[in-house]
Amino acid sequence: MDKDRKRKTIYDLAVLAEASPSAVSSVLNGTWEKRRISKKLATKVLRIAEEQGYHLNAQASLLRRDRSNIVGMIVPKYDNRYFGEIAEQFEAKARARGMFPVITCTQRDPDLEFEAAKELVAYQVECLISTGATDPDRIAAFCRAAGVQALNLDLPGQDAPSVISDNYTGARDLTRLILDRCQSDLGWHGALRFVGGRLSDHNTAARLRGFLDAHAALGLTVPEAFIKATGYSASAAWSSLQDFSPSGPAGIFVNSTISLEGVVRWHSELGSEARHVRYGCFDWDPFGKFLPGNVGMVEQDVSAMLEELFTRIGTPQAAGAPTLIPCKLRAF
Amino acid sequence: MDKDRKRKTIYDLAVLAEASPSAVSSVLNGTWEKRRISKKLATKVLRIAEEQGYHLNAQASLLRRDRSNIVGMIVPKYDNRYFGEIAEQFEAKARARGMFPVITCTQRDPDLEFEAAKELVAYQVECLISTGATDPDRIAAFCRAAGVQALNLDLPGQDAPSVISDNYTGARDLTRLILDRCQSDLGWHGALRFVGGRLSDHNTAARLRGFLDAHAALGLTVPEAFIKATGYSASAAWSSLQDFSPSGPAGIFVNSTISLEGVVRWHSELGSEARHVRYGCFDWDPFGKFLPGNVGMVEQDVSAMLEELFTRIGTPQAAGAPTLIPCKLRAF
DNA sequence: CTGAAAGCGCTTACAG
DNA sequence: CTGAAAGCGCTTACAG
Repeated sequence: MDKDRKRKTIYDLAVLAEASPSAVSSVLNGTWEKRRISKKLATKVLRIAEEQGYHLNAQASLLRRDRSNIVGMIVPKYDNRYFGEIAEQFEAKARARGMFPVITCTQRDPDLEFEAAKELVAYQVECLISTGATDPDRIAAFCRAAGVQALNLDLPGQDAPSVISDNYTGARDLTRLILDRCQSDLGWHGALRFVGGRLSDHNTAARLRGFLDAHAALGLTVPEAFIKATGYSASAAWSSLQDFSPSGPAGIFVNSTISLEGVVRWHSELGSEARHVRYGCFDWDPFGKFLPGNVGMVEQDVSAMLEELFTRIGTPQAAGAPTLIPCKLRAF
Repeated sequence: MDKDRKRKTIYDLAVLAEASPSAVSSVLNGTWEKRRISKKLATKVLRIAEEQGYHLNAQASLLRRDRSNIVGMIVPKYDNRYFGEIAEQFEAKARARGMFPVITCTQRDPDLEFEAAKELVAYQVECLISTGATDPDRIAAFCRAAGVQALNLDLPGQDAPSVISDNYTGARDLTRLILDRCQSDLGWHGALRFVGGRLSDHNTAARLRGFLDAHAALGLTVPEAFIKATGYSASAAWSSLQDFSPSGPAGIFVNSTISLEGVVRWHSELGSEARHVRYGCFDWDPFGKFLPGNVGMVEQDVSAMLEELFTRIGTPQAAGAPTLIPCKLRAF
């Protein structure tokens, strides 16, 4: 059935409609009024196309047209609300602007990331957005050579304009919130632990600066051993706390909801000591509010980041300093 | 710069490499050994392609080839772990099989769903998978007319083969777990509330049957008013419980993690009565385990569902009865 | 070992 | 109001 039923083309429709392929094409792509084709013929062609199960061959159409209107995005994971929201809103905003969005998920794998970038460029994307890419500059260099616009979201690069959250301020405010709540809930004042992320990542580094500055502003010093940037895995976060059995009050700054899973597990295993622990998390999850001990979360402003990004699509610019978008602090 | 730097084609490379476009093409697409082109020429062409920032025009290539290798998937949302995992694993499994995955997210909007299906068919997908589509049969009919294979995931359709979770058994087992825990934790035995979903949805209907049968097996009858299938929104779930102030023990079956957000909010606002309430949720979220009162969740077996689905890609079959994949019950 | 040539299914300037 | 024709950038059977 797939075999004998060859796909219909405009030539097939032209024969059936007793018109030329040109006329059929222009009816189908909506330029028929401009070409002053009769309404009667247009209706007829549309009816026959429907009857025959005709559908455009986008490859042929795009090959002939000068613009593709395709915008590509590379995303590392769909395992948290942040990237899920980015993907959803990116698609919606692209469609609202008459563009065709294509998103691909690369599992934080640098090679897969680059392969995906090459594929998207082959599909003639007009712009390629790298979200949280491990090596945005490699992708940007490739895009430059291919004449495709490159943009970075969530992680800054040197070779393409970047839109990122204001990680420093968000982290500083969250740290202050946790410190305040340790004071008010526990009557305790002291340095927090920092759990999760990688110090080599720009975002983690910026958040750590905010974390340390918030402490410094209150005259607190954070011991080296309190910084546990053990990567992006729940079990690593959990493991990093195994040598920590708080005998008194304590507080934790959790970097990412992935790490939060590990911290919450650790917290749930503490027993009665758990009531002396407060924590907060950089990144948002709707269940976070109901986790015992969690005093607040930082929600990145996905909509604002994407709006900013879309203003740049189509208007090539130099890389420059990253554009910072403020985060929203959610206190519980 | 975008203007003067026209994209390189194989003709440009052929001139630079002093070879024919045919030779360049076959070097670039890896068939050069079969064509017994000299290694020397191959190396030269590859080097020049790299230097010139050449990249394939997938549109031209696909237009000429007989197969696209593209598999399309339509997904309603990325706002929970379930669809996020489906998207991630679908991409990974497709790549592992040498296919090119394209996923698009349609916000549970029937029109957007259909538009997206048409776009994917225009892009020459060889197979289109509808995940949790509101109207899978409309999409399947369109695909049939266009000669494209259609498959349904997560929601069954009449017009295309379907792979879905065994919602009935999963719900029955979860109901039994909640009833057991009400007995053991609260010393109480009675009918549970059912919150979330829509009775017109196949999945909700199947889950409700499992829910009712688990009650019946224990000689319990569920009052009509206990069934609150108020849709897929946290606030609707929350609202539906506003007339419910448990003065004694109570239990709730929560249908979907979206509804869980509303139930947990209601639960957190109960005050001391909350300790008399137990609930469980159909669908998995890693934070679920740490929510007070939550006794267990049902995790759908995404990997098994997709493996089953991939066995069907490329081998057209009649619709038939849906294939049921067992769920995993996670007791806390 | 390699090239000339046809053709995939469209779009659009051009010529009536 | 409409059609003939060129061409988008590839791939591949065919012919050396």
